[in-house]
Parts: sequence; C-alpha cells; structure tokens
Amino acid sequence: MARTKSFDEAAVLDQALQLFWERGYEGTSLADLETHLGLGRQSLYNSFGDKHALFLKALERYRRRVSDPALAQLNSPEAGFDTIRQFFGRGVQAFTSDTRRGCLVANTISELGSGDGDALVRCNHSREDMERAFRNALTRAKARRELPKTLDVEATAMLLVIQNYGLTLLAKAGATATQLHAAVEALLAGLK
Amino acid sequence: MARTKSFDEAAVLDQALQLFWERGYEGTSLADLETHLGLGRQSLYNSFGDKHALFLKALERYRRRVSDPALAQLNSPEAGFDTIRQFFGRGVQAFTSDTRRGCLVANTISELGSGDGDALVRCNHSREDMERAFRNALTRAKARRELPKTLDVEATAMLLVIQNYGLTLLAKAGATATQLHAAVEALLAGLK
DNA sequence: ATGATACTTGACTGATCGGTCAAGATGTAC
DNA sequence: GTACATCTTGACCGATCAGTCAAGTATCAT
Repeated sequence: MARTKSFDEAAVLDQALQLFWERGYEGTSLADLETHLGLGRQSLYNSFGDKHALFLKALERYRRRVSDPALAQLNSPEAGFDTIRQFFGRGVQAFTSDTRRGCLVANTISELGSGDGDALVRCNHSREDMERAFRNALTRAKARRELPKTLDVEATAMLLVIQNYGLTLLAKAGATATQLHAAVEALLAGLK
Repeated sequence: MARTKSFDEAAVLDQALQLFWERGYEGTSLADLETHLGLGRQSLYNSFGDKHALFLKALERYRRRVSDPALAQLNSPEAGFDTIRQFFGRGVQAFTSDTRRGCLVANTISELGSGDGDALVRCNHSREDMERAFRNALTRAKARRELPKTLDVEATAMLLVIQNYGLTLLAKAGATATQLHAAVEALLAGLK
C-alpha cells in the first residue's frame, strides 16, 4: 500500500559502481551520483543509505559481477597453467583499455586502506577469492605436471595476486599492453 | 633589504612530504599543512606556490631523499642477485611497518593517475629510475652467472617494478611481512 | 473513491575546501 | 635611524561537500 519505486535498484547500483570505479570513493560526489544515476538525493538515501553504505554495496556488487566471472575459469577443475596465462592476458587487456580505471578492489585498498575497515574487509574477501582461485589453478597445473612438484602453491598464489594488482598500477602509470604482457611472460616462465 | 624567513624551507618540505605520503594529495588539507608545518597559509603560498605546486615539490623531494638512496645499491657496479633480494627485503619491512603508508609514487599513480599530468610525469621518472636500477642489477647478475643467460632483462626489470608496487598494495591490505617475504622468494626462485 | 504509505523533488544546513586580501611585524640596506 | 621589501597573521571569500527536512506526488489496499 505505497508508491512503487520508479527505477531498478540493481541497474542504479551498477551505475554507482561504474562511477566509484572510475573516480574513487572521495572523488565521487553525491551530485555526481544524482546526475549519472538520474535519481534525486533522497531516493538514494531511501534505497541505499548514505554514501558509504552505497559504496560498500557497490564493492559487493563488483565482487559478484566483475571478480567472480573473471575468476570462474581459474576456479574450474579444468584450470591449469594456460588458464593462468589467459587470466593475465585478459587482465592486461582490461587494465590498458580506454579509461585505465584499474581494479576497484586495488583502487579502494590504495585510497582508503586501513582507514575504512568495512571497505577493507570486503576488499580482502575479494583478494582471498583471487588467491583461492590461483591456488586451485596452480594445484591442478602441478597435478597434470605442467608445473614442478616443488612449487610452493601458497607463496606463488600470493605472488600472482601481487602481480595482478601491480599490473593495474603500471597500467594507470601508462605502461603499454605489450610491456605488461612481456612482464607477465617473464613471470610465468619462472614458474616452470 | 627585506625580512628573512623564520623557517627552513627544506625541513618544512620534508614535513609536507610526510603528510602527503600518509594522507595522499586530496586527503591533505591546507589546514593540515598549516598545523603540522607550523606555518601560516600565506607563508606556504609565498614559499611554494599553491597546494599542487607544493605537492610536486614533495614528489621531487621523495625521489631524491627516499627513492634514490633505496636504489643506490641496485645501481652499484657490485649489484647482483643478492642485492635484489636485499632490496625487496627492506621494501617488505618498510611497507609493513607501523603506518603502512606504502610508496608515495605508487599512492600518487593510484590516486591521481592520468588526471594529473604533472604528477604522473614525475611518478614515471621515479618508475624509470627503479626500472633502470633493476636492469643494472639483473645485467650484472647475469654477467657473473647468478642468473641464466636466457633471462630477458628488459621484461624482468618491469616484472620487478610491478612486484614492488604490488607489494605496497598488499601491505596496505594487511598482508604480513612473512607472507610478502614468501611471495618475494617465490619470485626470486623463478628467475634462476 | 479514499486513506495510508512510501517515493520524489528541491531547497536548505553547517562544515570544510583551496585560495585571497589587507594590515601588521620584522629584518636588511643605506 | 630610516625607509623599504618581504614575511607573517588572521580574517575572509565563493564553491563544494555530505546529509537533512518538508512539502508534494503517486501507488497500493481496502
């Protein structure tokens, strides 16, 4: 017995995600959100709470809509060495395309760090997702003898996470896809 | 024939560097600078220009006072594989100590990116410094047969830069020194 | 149709932002 | 000693920030 919302919450949240991804948390003002989401301010507050709550929802949506699909192949039982190479190939392509907005998780860790515990917890969930995916792919690759038995899966998974986040930063600094691809190949060559 | 400054410009610039390093460019307000530098606003403007000009000076000071010393050993003719290991060892220690403020260059690339051309140019100078230092150490290490002749110095130098910046990010996310150290060892093991 | 409930709109708030202005203080050169 | 150039101090500016409030509007249940 009340008026219905005139917009799709999920679609609006996607728009908010895009803004936060490109401009960061502090760099995105409520005026920006109103404009690009086509919503009044009070509607935002009614639906999502304050700016910080909206940002946390955007972080969670990023995990589900961006990270999860990107990690799907690494998490598959068919994953192996080539899956890892393909993952980084797609990453380099994404990080060096048009806006160079990087990865929302990496951006958020850098911008807010330990100053925003709620955001950091969510970032670390995403980070652990990636680490777990790498561990799966590395373990499978070892099992099928694509990688040496001596390889330290735990440390190498962390190494690959570091590499992924480092790639986003170098892309922001203006490195070319060719340069980043070469660095990835140098890394992968070392695993064998 | 005029009044003399009542403060040491270099010392004040060091203080500004510390603030920008810990809080970022946008996160540091003029009020913060006044407080921690013990200077009036107009004195800041007289000596350094506006906030952006002060930030650029801080970036340049970081390069000379923080980056250069850190890279000195890598640039030495005596540099080799162990020098690289020591570099990362000190890095991990610095990145995981107390404030976890990371590296000013990495922070700036992440915060401002291509949105601030002046800052990005200076960040890339620092990035090239590091890449050059790694190239030197890698080349020397190859010459003394600590690394295989087949190693791609160019790509590997970029790889090490990526890892260094990635380490700062993972440290900000809360990774322990032990975890990061293990990842570094996994990386170094792959070079051999 | 009507009433209750929720959504929408836009003006408004106090705080803070970077930057400026004008007046007063101080040291140097003569 | 005096005059002048610079430094210092603190009030001030318009703009923008996140968040709030109140009035108007639309939809659902009855």
